[in-house]
Parts: sequence; C-alpha cells; structure tokens
Amino acid sequence: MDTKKRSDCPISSSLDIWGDKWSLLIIRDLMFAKQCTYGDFLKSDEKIATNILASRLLMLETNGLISKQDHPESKAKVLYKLTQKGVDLLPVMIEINIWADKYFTLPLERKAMLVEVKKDKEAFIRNQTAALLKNG
Amino acid sequence: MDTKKRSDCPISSSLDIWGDKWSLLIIRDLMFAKQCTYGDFLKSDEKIATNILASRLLMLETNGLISKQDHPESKAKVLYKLTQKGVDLLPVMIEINIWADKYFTLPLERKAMLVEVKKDKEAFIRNQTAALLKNG
DNA sequence: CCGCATCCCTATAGATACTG
DNA sequence: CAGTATCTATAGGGATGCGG
Repeated sequence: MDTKKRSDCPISSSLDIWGDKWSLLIIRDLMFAKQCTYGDFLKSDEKIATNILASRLLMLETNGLISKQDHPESKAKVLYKLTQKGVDLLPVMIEINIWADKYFTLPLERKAMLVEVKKDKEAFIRNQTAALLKNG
Repeated sequence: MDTKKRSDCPISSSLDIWGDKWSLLIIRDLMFAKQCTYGDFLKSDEKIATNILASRLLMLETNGLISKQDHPESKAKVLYKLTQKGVDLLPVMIEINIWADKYFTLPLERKAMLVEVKKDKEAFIRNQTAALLKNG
C-alpha cells in the first residue's frame, strides 16, 4: 500500500488515496448499492482480483473513506459502507458521469440517473447523501 | 499504453483513460497554465519521470484530451494544450478540489480559486473554459 | 460458505542514463 | 529540449489455501 504524499497539491493528495484504476469503482459500487460484502465487489463487471480488492479496501478504510460493519444475518459476512468522507465524493462521481455522458455511450440506467441529476443537482446530492448515511 | 475497456460503466471507461496517478496532474497543469511544454510538466512538484510523461501525453493525445502545437518562438519546443474534451474535465477537477478542501490543507492560491468558485460555480467554469479554448 | 492471505507469474510503472 | 532505451521495482491477474 503506497502511502507517500507527492506534493501539497490537493489533486495530487486526492489521487494518492483513490487515484488508481480500482478505488473509484469500489466507491461507485457503494454509492449505488449503499452497502456491499467482499463478494459483492468481486461480482462487479470489471472483475477485480481478490488480492487487489483486499488491498484497496484496506487503503480506503485506512484513509477513512469506508468502514466495516458486522452483517446482521451472518457472522461470516462483513458489510462495507461509505463514511461521510466517502459519500462526499458523490459530486466528483457525478461530474465524471456527466463528462462520460458527453463522450461515451452510457448504459440506460445511468442515463436515467443523469436525468434526475440535471433536474436539480444540489437536491440529488443532498438526497443521495442522506440515503447513503442513514443506518440500516 | 493500456487501451482495453473493462466494462460499459462510464466511471470505468473514464478511469481507463485518465484514471492513474499522473494523467489528472498533467491536465491540472494545463488548466492552470493553459499551455505547457514537455519541460514544464517535468518541473511540476510531483516530479514525474520522463518516460511516464511521454506515455501519458501519448495516451491523452490519442484519446483526444490534449493536442500538440508548434511553439511560436522555437522550432525545438512543442506546446501541449487541452482540447474541448480535456477542458470539459474542469468540473471534475473543481469537485476534487472542493473535496480536498474539506479533508486536506490547501495551498493559499488554491483556496483563493475556491473562493471564486463558490461565488458562482457555473460562471467560473464558463469563463475558464472560454479562456482555455481561446487561441494564442 | 465467506473473507481474506499467499504464491506465482506477467505486465506495467517508474528511475536513471542517454540520444537526435 | 523533447523524447528513447534500459533496467528494476511494483502492480496486477489468477489460482489456491485456510481460518472463522
């Protein structure tokens, strides 16, 4: 786990934490599903390797973007959720979607989300943030 | 230069192009300086290695985020600039700054920029975009 | 089962030296 | 000054092991 800071630039400092090809996908999964088990992440389309997943989860937890909780139904399972710090990346995630909408072909469900966003971006962020931080 | 697409997700597709520890720093430099030479990028605080810089510039150019131009004063120099597609990442860059402002200590000049952003985000983006795309 | 840890091997990142 | 060449370190993929 690389932990050194390259400069005082906020972009650089941010990338030091989640600026790789996988971390934002983990955060994306948590933003859409609210909570995921280790196995849930492995099932995502991009097929992350288990050793990479473990190291990224540790990195994100160490830096306070996600937290672990006991699964209410199974002792063997662990639930990962976003912290406030993680949820606060929602605007970044939305802007990436908007950019991608202009230059790629988006899946329909993602298009639908952007329609909501465009109606009232502030409200969308506020509502989603509340939903993601709510217990249970 | 990795060019394969991992999935149809727009976040994933975006990260496939600029989702590494260096590309967004190159784009950051171009957003602040409007145009840079190869040597300018090398001078940045994060001290990118020249082979990495060359491969990222090629990646960004291949994907239409930046373009090369002849330097008006020197045959030996090359100017890199953002294309419209590159400039369109400005909202993403701004949101990263806002996030980082909440969780890191920002340099003063960057704080000053955020003050401007907070006055009127739409206007800031509009003005900056126009300035970055203007010739000369 | 589930959440990892480990191992092995390949691909990519990165540091440094060098060239047209 | 703008890149290559070369070499080494690390990230990453895939299979598998293993404790709770």
